[in-house]
Order: sequence, then C-alpha cells, then structure tokens
Amino acid sequence: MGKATCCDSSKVKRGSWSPEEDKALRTYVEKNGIGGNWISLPQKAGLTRCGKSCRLRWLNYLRPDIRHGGFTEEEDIFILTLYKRLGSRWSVIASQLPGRTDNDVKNYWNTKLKKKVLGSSSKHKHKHTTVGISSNNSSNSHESVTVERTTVMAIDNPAGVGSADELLTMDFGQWISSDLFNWCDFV
DNA sequence: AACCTCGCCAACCGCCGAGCA
DNA sequence: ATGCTCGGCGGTTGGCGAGGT
Repeated sequence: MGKATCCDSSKVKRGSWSPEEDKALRTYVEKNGIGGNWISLPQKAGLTRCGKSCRLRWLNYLRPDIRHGGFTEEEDIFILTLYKRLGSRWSVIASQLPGRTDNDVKNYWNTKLKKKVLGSSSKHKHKHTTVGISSNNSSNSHESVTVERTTVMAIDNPAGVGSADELLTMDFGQWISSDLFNWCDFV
C-alpha cells in the first residue's frame, strides 16, 4: 500500500522526542493502554506525532521492561547463533531476549557484533577456538527465556525454522552452556 | 582551541501481511 | 474477490558526542 497514511509530514512533528512528549505518551498509555489503535492515540494523548512514531517510541524506549545497552557475552552468542539460524529476523531474535527490542538488537548487531564476527572470521580460521563464556559475570544466566527449540536444534535446516508457534521454554543459561553451538560455527 | 572523523543509536522510511468492510 | 486501514518489520539515515589530529 506504500506510504503510511498516518504520517503526513506537514502535520506531524518529527525528530527526537522531548521529555514532555515522553511524559505525555507514557502517562496516556499507562492510564489507558494502547487501546488497539496507534493511529488515533497521538490525538488522544495530545501529541502531534505520527502514530507509528508513538508506537516505536513506546516499544523501543518508554516501555517499563526495556533494558538498554550492556549486552552480555551470553547475549552476544545468543544473537550470533540465532542470526546464523534465522538471518535478520530481529523481532524473533529480540523476543528471545527479555527487555531487548528488535531495534536494540539490530543496532547492536550493525554497530558491534557484525564487526566482531568479521574480525574473528579473519582471525580464527579453524574451528573450536574457545570463547570466554564466563558464568561469573552472567547476570542473565538463570533468566528463563522462551527459545524456539526447533531453531536451536535445526542446525542444518535454516530455511525451515522461524515459526513462532513452536516456541518452547527453556533455561537461557543452560542453553548457553550447552554444546549445541559454538562460536566458530558462525565464522 | 578548532576541526575532523568515527561510532552509536534513536528515529524514519517504505514495504508487507492480516483483518475487516 | 477486492480494496482499504493499520500494525509490524527490516533497512537505512541523520544527529550527536567522543576521541583523534
């Protein structure tokens, strides 16, 4: 359908969100919820923003359960492994990491992990190079996350994975320390 | 001190699919 | 069956701060 109809650039504000706008959006959503319609939400909340912009701001920044920055080594490997299996399905990858958004994961991948992988790719041409996965600094090691088991298992079936219906719960730390994958599989 | 370069990340853009009339 | 609206997604951009020269 092309360009979204809600975002008439002549009528909506763009660019960075001010603290006042954040407060207005947060207050409205916490009081009324999303209400099933992002397009009409800005008007109700007293904002001159595009509905899609409000949605993005809420999901990526204002949501109370969001964590920013500070990706752990375990999360790195988790992202790398799922990226290898799924490709750039950031929303699926992010859904497995509590408090992380697709935008966060995508940015992290583009700015850091990709370079890390490319760097290690040139350095480590052989398999079984050890990666320092320390359980000591693993703040998330016992966090229970939902993992698509078929995704994890289907190492040789990258095209056949990705169904959100197949999500199963398992322990993140246990998964991280398992032998199902290793860093050098990726490179 | 001033300028330049680079990296990070918030936000935008445009497409797709689901749902509904 | 068709067309429209809206939510959601991935790719990309641009502003800003940090570090280097």
